[in-house]
Amino acid sequence: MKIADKHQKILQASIKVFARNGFFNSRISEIAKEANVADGTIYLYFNNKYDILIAIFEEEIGKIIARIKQELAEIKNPAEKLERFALLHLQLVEENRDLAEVIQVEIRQSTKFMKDYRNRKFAEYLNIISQIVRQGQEEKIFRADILPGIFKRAYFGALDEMSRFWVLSGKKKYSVSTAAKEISAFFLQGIRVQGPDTSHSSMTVET
Amino acid sequence: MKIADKHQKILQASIKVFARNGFFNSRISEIAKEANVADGTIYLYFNNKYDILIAIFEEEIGKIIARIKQELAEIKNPAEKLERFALLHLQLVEENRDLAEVIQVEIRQSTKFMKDYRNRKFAEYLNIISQIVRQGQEEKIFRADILPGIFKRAYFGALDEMSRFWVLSGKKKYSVSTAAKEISAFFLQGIRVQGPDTSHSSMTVET
DNA sequence: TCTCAAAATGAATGGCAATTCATTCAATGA
DNA sequence: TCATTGAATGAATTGCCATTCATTTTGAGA
Repeated sequence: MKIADKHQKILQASIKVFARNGFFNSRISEIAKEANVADGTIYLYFNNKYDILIAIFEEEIGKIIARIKQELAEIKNPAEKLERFALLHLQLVEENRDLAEVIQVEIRQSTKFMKDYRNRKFAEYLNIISQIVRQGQEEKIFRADILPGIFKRAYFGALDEMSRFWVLSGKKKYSVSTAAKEISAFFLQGIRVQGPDTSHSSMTVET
Repeated sequence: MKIADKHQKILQASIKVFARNGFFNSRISEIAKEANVADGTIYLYFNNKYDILIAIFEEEIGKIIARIKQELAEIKNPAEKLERFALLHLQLVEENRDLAEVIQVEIRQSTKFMKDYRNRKFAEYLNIISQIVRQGQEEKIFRADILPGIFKRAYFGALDEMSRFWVLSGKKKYSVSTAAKEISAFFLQGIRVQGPDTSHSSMTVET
């Protein structure tokens, strides 16, 4: 087995164990067992327990950002982009439950310790959203008075809370695509009666 | 000093210390010091460290729910209610930074352990939102196809993420009321151009 | 002032688990 | 087959800290 493989094996085992017990309640010995490796071996690949947590974040989030950016590049319309972002975010959570749980719960826990580092990666993720908003504003599709800095957090927060519920409760009342469509619609159209899509309905006389 | 006072004193000290270090990195001895009390005294008022965390949640969230419900009772219009909810939520976070941090980060951390209990209190909080939505739907102010179960999470999530940013970064680029108005507007009106309040604009021919 | 029960104290205990490191294993090539 | 070296092992070490409890302090009533 190559070195990279063992590194990966320990990382995957850690994601599983951290998701199961939480970081502080996880034992190195349990990770070792899960990875079929001796306790000491872990220290050949990572400096300490905390280092594993950082590695999870660093290595896994990078992949996700890359994938989302790539998929969004194929779409032109900003409204569509936002909807697709929601779908991708929720799909990725569903496909990687354990990772999602670690990122949501554990990394958040230690945010204050890894502030600098974490912020950079996380900010990059959030900025995908604000970039879309700005593009929409330039194209006059989104209102000019929207503050992208608030929007990105609100949008991310809405998706994040939805997926947190799934991750923690283990059950989904609504499908991923239903939730994604619904949430993006809240933001795009609002929830008030009568105003769903005026860019088209404005062509219709409603007297 | 009355017994209730000391209980309270220890609780307040714990909120401070947990917010500062995180639950797992907080020492009973540090809480004791912060509360001007001996280590052992804490065990006269709480069964163990974890018990303190639960008490914080139980006792403090109850107050908050009561206060919000009371303030909302004075408002009739559902749209206004939603906006006020956002403002209250963010104000409460601002007024109780340490508590907010503990609830956001630490309690979330241990959600899986206190699932049953926590869910009941937390669900009650979320349901304030879905109740408003249902009221709005009955009054034909909100679209009938909105799913309140998704909306409540999305709305809460948006506010929560905004306040998490404040709590962790320690600085606010936008004022509380700006953020509250902006976020409630996203959900009420959407972000698209032309559709802010079509209940009026639909009377206008825009061809 | 004295008594006594309740409250408070904080040093000592005990258990736990991250990390270390002396030892063993495995693979390579001579 | 043997020697060498890097990888892997897991038992032992070490330090930490929640919790306990024997002792002291406090304060209310007599």
